[in-house]
Amino acid sequence: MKPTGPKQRLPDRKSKVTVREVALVAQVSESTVSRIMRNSSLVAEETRDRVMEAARALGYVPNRIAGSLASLDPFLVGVVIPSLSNIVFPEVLQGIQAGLARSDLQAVISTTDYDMAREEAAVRGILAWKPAAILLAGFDHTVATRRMLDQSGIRVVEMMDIDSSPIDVAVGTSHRGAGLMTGRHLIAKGYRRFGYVGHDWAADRRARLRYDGLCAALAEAGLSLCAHAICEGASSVGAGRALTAQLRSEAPQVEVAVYSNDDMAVGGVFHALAQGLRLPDDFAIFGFNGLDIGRELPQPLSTLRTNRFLIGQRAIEAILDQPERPATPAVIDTGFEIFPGATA
Amino acid sequence: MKPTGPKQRLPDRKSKVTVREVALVAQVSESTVSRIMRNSSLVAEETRDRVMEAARALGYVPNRIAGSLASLDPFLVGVVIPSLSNIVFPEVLQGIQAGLARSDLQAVISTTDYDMAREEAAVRGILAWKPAAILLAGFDHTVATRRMLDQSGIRVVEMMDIDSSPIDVAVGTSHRGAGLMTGRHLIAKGYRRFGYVGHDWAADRRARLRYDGLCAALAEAGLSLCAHAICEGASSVGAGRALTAQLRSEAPQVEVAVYSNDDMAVGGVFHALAQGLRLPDDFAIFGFNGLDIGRELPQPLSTLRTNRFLIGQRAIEAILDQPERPATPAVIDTGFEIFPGATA
DNA sequence: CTGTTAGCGCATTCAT
DNA sequence: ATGAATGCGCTAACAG
Repeated sequence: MKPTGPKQRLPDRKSKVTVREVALVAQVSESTVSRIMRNSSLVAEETRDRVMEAARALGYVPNRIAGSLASLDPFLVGVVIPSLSNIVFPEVLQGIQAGLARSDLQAVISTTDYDMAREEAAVRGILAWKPAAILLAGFDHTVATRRMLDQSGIRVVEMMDIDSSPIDVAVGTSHRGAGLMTGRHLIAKGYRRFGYVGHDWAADRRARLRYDGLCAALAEAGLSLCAHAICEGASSVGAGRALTAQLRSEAPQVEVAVYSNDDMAVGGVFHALAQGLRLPDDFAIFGFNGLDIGRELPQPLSTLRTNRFLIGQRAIEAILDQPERPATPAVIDTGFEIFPGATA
Repeated sequence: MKPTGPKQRLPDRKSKVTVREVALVAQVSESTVSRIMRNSSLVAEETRDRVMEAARALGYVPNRIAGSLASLDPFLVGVVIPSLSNIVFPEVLQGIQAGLARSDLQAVISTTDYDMAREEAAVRGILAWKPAAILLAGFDHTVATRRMLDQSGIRVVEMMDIDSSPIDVAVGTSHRGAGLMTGRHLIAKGYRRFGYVGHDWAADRRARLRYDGLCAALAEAGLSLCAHAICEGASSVGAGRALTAQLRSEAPQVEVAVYSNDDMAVGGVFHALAQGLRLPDDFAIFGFNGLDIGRELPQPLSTLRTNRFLIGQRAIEAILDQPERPATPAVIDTGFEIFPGATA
């Protein structure tokens, strides 16, 4: 096969139809076609019909790459997130999609696996498409990343938490505040002997912030954590279950365990169910995030709810409302709330 | 503010630095800069250093939009999926990201909310970026979508199931086969009185395929379903829990319920736990998908595992291995396997 | 190994 | 209301 003669330029990948072809068929100039395709300015009803007809007949699809080059209008927004396995990020993406629905921007998505070097590569790659904006998770970036972002002049949204000062705008909730609130809430409920079940802080700085907030709340009351169970890897139901078993055996006096998130906490509930523990009397469990699954447990999980969808949506709204980067950084707090549940 | 004189063209959004500036500083021609930025062909070590230095100093970021226009090389692959709330789609995306890691293509993602009209709009929008390929979920498309896809000449991957004939290539598993296997497995285990707990078929055609397969397996054994509990909306743990309660009260004789997926089945397990039912003796539960959560339940969920990550990864591999659309459609089966678990 | 010449497909002045 | 020119930033022949 491959019978193409030696002189052939392109393997005629597909007989491309451009404004040119449409213009020829419709007997108008290219600019007229361009105007019509973009419904800009005034065009005679009649010629419009003629052009649209020709376009349809030829199966014309405007080449937005060329369009974008010519007009210098961006058409992408870059989204760089650590992973897709943690359900919260797909939820943020949903909010982003929702926010984008009214614009004609498209989201390009890259994942980093919590690796700042990969984040840097992703950002570099995305900046080359001259996006309207770039959305990242958190504040931990390499200096090179930060410099690129800064110099690009485009809008930069750092999502999820608002516990550091943003490059441009941060959208999320205070994770330290969430930890603090969790601690105060549980203390108010009468708990005194606290345990902590968590996952890798190196990768998940926000979990660390919540932990710090929790400790601060305990300190306010003259208390401190009396046991920790922490694993190396990412959070998961399985890890939460195993660590709960470990915590229970190492520190049976613990009344309530605060978990790094709902995944871990659901694991704790499963352990309790399997052991026949009565929640919250024998052992109490408090999570973080307010995942759907927690609400459907035989006993709804006590947790602190955040709104990830809203984070994505607000992030997009922020950049749509104000396409130029403002002089001073801003913070958009999407809040959180205690969900009492029945496990603590 | 806004002191810009009336004659100023662009609000100097950012003093753009192009190949031109780099070339001037490095004392070479633009093409040399271009070659170096793309590490194409041979360049003298010395000039390369000079150019790289200039590029770095100026903070040059190649404009790939222009690059793509000039070279006619695509830089995007479009991904159109129904939603991000069903965990299986983020998993597919993970596979896509993994597959894409070695190429320099970027994924643009659109969601349709299971609406074929929105799918059509998404496809139209994405085709305008001249992507290398477009990845969709399933085979249900409007005729217009199908026509655009066809005419585009680019590679089209229909993901998730392989129960219909693809436009170009399908990657996934046979959902009818999965249903059939589920039925045979349970019959072999001795179950005779089957119930079905499911969600909206209008939106989820694959759930319907599994149902059909299940019915076929029952028919082989001279059996048929003796009860259904089906809800209107999307699948969820909550719906599964509620429908299980309904099924149990309406048809207490049912020995085993087959669920439309693991979300629903986990809801069933939660109902059973809350009611103190012994699984599988009092009531047996069988899911679909093999989600992580099912494995961590006090008793691991009996289910049928598919590999969503693999679907995304194979989809990308397929289009990377063979960038031109082949003459005849192909099917890539990613398979499935029974996970016995302890609930059926 | 490097510079020159032409576009890629479209949007945008500026005329008319 | 429409057409003719010019260029977005870069890559791709083709020389040399």
